[in-house]
Amino acid sequence: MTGDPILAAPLPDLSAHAKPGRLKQRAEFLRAAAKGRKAPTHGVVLQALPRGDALPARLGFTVTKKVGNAVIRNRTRRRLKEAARLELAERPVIGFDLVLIGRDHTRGRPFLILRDDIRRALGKVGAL
RNA sequence: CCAGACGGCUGGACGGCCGCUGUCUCCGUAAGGGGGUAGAGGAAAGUCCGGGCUCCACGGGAAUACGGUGCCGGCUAACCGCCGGCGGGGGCGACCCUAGGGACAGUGCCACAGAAAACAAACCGCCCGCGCAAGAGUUCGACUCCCGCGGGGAAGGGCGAAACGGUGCGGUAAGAGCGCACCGCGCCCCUGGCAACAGGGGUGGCACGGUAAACCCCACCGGGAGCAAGACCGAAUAGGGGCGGCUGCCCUCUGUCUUCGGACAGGGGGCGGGGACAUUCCCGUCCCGCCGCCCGGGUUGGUCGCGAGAGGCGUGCCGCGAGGUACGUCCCAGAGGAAUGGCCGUCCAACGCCGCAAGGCGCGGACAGAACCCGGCUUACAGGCCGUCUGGCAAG
Repeated sequence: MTGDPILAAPLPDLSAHAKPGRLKQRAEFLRAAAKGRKAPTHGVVLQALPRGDALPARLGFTVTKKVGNAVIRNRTRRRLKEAARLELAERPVIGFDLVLIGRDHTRGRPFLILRDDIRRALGKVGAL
């Protein structure tokens, strides 16, 4: 990751093809947890930090060891990734850092309902 | 067919849609897009051993300390691993278990119980001698019992995880390896075996308790830290400090001297000079006293390390086996808040319920996710399959 995305792409692409980026550094996760808005649902907890720019949202995923062993955490995170990917492809979010936190129920939640959880959480924090 | 022992394999299948990471390729000036291909395990786990690799340390040898290993032989790069034997224990058997060197080098410990726990000793009991007031028996005898004293002895009882060999016969007052036979033990010899050890013979006379996952002794082995190892790039000709050397020409200012031409010292500017903008040349822009050597400090990011290997598969040969070897063939995950997936459908098994059954309904895949790489060990694991062998039952 070289340079700030704000400087790298001065003209924001507002089309629906813009893919969400990823959060990769620990500091970014901590900032979202400390300053972002929180929206818990049954299947997922969302932390959203407005960046104040017009770039596609950046996504991060957190599943703690409390949820289970490595296999269970992997499956939980992958379902969240896929649900968020499909959801944001239909309704792109602009100018937010989003952290999705997996819970015990994430794994057994019916997929369409999990997507609905994410949509409602995005609505709660005003990202839609 | 039933019960069991051992070894090995497997541990969902197929299809559709949408994605992810690596790589190859095509289109495109580029941004980007299309297509192909590969993509978790037997334990990837625990991080318990052994190595490769990397950095650090290091003249050679010996001794000591510390840590590890511990029947014998072999395999291996190596091992606390594996294979084949041996001894001991268990099982009718197939087979299983076993840290299994040394207790005449020394020290320590052996709880409770018990008289006594290691060098001898004696609680009850046994035997002999002497005494015998009282008591009992009496064949009226200091005859016996009881009791007291002295002695013999270690067979019996009792304690214990363990008591100075075991069983039997002889022997004796009672006894004792006191004598004998067998067993056990020690020593010597012979035979077989590379060896651990086994078998046999002789001999000694019971002397040698146990404990070394107690200290210890003996033999052998062992530098330290780890991929967050380590290397490079970049920010960075920036910025801080030290040492040494060089500083040409022109203009100008100040000071001193002056033979009035100027000279010397210090400061400023310009040119020359050096450098950055990928590279060479030209132009342009920008930066800077110059050059060389040296010292100290920090964070984040990127690239490498990073997968052709003690490699997989097949066949032949050698070996009882672990394994070795030759030939052929294949290229087989490389992430980095971390890809290897998400959803749907059909099916095959399990599990639960209903049913005599055929079947129906529900639930829905065991343990578990690579992080530098190998060889092991240990632990977890629904179920399924294959092979060899043992003991029964039945039939032939």
